Amino acid sequence: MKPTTDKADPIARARDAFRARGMRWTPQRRAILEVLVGASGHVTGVELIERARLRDSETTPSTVYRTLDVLEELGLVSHSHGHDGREEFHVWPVSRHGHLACEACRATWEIEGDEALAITGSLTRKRGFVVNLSHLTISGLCSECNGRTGANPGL
Amino acid sequence: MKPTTDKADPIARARDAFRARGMRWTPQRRAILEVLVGASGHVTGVELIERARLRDSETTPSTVYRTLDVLEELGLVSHSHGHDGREEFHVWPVSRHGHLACEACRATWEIEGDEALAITGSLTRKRGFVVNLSHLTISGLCSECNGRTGANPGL
DNA sequence: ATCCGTCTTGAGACCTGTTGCAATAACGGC
DNA sequence: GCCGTTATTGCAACAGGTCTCAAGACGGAT
Ligand SMILES: [Mn+2]
Ligand SMILES: [Mn+2]
Ligand SMILES: [Zn+2]
Ligand SMILES: [Zn+2]
Repeated sequence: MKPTTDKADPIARARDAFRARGMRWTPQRRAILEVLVGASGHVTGVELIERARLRDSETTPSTVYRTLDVLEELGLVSHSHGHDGREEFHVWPVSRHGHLACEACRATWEIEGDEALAITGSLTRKRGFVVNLSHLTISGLCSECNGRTGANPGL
Repeated sequence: MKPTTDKADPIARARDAFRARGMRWTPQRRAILEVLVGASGHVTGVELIERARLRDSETTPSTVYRTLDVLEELGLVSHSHGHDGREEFHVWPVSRHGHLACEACRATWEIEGDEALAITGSLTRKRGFVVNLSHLTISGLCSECNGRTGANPGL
């Protein structure tokens, strides 16, 4: 029994992924990984910085954003953009979905399964374009807000 | 003959649209409108600021961005987001399309007509959600880059 | 245990917008 | 033409992120 090299430990697996690429395992990266393992749903960069500082009070923004970039390249997290353009992060591979966001009431929904396929499928078939579903945010007006707003010529 | 109230003049029509809403017609807004009338394709906010300053050297960023917001509400312009998240503006109603952007080679394509319908249609039918096509940017890998990259587990 | 090359960090400048607020100026009414 | 109301502007601070670069520290080799 070797608890410290437990293959199921996502932190240990991340550490190995870093090292296998010639990258280094630092306290800052460990803190961010710990935060991500304990996170769920959509989390903004600022929130991740705050939480990381609870583990390592020295953590700075540029380090967090850089680490998130690397983790995205490693396939461990993904990000999309909220209404104001702010980045929202997800931990892999919990859920792979797109986002639907109403510009009026600000409600959001997730796009998964068949619905996602309906959107990505035609692009893949006709253009060979592989959509990055996790990054996708489709904005517009939800059914409720659409009836409510007076004939919007745009959209 | 009244050239100054020519109904086909887009600047005059914009002025009337402002006034009809109780908004004011200012030199700054006029400068930005003139820039937009002379623009085509995708233009970033910074580019619009520079061009507006050629007409009215006093124009400041906040005024330009605020005017663009208003013009978007009036349905005269729309914006989407490039790779870095920067805003890119379009003049209405020249073209109403979505955007397809390859994350690897940075090439972009426009999504129009049937292709756009294939994407927006299912959301409208199943959810009553009206997609803001102009704001939509779908990212991923184009057919060329997809074959080239080594088995990316993400996306 | 120490060395060293190279990766990573932290600090601060920078970039694109956004926002609060006091000063300014459209514009409808007189 | 003046006035007063109120929309708009300009400024400066702010916010989320990115970038540069010198200083620091991983970690493989000895
Ligand atoms: Mn993004
Ligand atoms: Mn936007
Ligand atoms: Zn809504
Ligand atoms: Zn490409």
